[in-house]
Amino acid sequence: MTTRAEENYLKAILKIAEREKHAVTTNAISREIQTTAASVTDMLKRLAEKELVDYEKYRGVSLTERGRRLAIQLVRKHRLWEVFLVEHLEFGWDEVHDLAEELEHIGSATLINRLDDYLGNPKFDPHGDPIPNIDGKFTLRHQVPLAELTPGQHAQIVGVREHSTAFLTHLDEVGLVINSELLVLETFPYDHSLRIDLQGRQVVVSQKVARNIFVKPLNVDAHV
Amino acid sequence: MTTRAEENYLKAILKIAEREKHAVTTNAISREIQTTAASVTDMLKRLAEKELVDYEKYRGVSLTERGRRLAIQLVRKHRLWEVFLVEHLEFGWDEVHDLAEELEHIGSATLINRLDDYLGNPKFDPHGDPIPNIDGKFTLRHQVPLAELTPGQHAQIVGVREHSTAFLTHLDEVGLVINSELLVLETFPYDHSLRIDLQGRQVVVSQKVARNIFVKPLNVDAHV
DNA sequence: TGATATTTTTAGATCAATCTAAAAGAGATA
DNA sequence: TATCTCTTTTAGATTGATCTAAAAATATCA
Repeated sequence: MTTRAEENYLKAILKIAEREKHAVTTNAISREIQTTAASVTDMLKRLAEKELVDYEKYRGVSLTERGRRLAIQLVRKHRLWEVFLVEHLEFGWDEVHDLAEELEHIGSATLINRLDDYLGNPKFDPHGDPIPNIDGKFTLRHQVPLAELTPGQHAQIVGVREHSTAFLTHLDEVGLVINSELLVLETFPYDHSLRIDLQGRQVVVSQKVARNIFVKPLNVDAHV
Repeated sequence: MTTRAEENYLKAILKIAEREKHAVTTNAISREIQTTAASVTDMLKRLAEKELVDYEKYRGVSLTERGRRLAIQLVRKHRLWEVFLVEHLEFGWDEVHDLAEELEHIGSATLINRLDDYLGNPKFDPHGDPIPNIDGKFTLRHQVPLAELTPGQHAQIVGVREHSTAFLTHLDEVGLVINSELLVLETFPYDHSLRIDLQGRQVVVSQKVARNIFVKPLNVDAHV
């Protein structure tokens, strides 16, 4: 069995490993989990003991196959609960993270697989992040940052890079929500902002926001 | 904030207090929670410190108003999750206890109130136990043990006294499930068993089973 | 390369929750 | 009332998870 704390470390290690090429360092984990480096070292020893990570003093850490499977199952649980909270209990996409963080530790494979079926085996969570299936496989999808589009391109919003409440509520306010379609009208070289048509309304999007939104380009010509 | 362990003690104290008239003893709690008397004493001191219980050495313990409110909210959460698991995720009434035991510790008033609405504000859980409403009030209901009925009486099964998996799966096998209606045909003084008509089928029910099933007598004459 | 800065680990404490074994208190009864 | 039994509490240890402060290892760069 794994404890809640151990699970949180595994998830953190997976998250860091996904975004960085080099080995996962003690300090990176302490930043991610908001704890001291000393606590991380302690925990890494325990996780190595349980063969959930490969760890060598001063050399950083990586997940073992078992550790990786466990971490991915946690991600699966987290994202499925988020879908439930948003689709059935009417929570906003900006409100579900902390709750899912608690729910993900409930340990029953049956529960999560029934929940998956109940929700219709969704492939993406409310933020557009892929949900691993029962075997830990993620659905890949062609996506690019909104910031990379050029005038004339049509696209559909499919995800976000940032997950902070501040960012998500801002997107809600502006109407830049998952699944909405847009057309890039103009890009301003001066500050790299974009003017877009968002389902009939014209909106200006700053570079900061555009970099944190993922879109799927739509080939409009195909309809002609 | 209360920890998981503290919450489990509060629930145990409430449960014991409900079924016994005298003060809740250390030993009764240690039996209920499957722990040692020494651990219970320790925890009671901590709970008294937090003013969740009134505790005097060697004198037993009782919940304070705050402790009681907290314990009842836990019961509310537990039973609502059971409804969710049975009605939406297709779990059997004999399979949901342990899962609900974990889910009940997830602390968000909003979550549980949304869940309550989502489920249609049920008044009873899958075992027929009343679900406290948002203010902690239970819905009372006229119910008697099946063992107390006499020949000729019609009744509907509304609850169970025992919650063990063994008992519940036995009831499933025999068809003695919540909401089914029955008519007492005969009682056998020798072993206090009953012969009943259960929706067309004749079934003999032992005293042991009949004492652990709650029914609501139906006034059949009212239909004439 | 060697001094300095940064990262990581160790040493030693603390806290919650638990245990066993021993001591103390309460209740029952001869 | 004195004694025996059962219950409850205390004393002392252990485990997981965390901390701070100090020591050790590694990285940087003049």
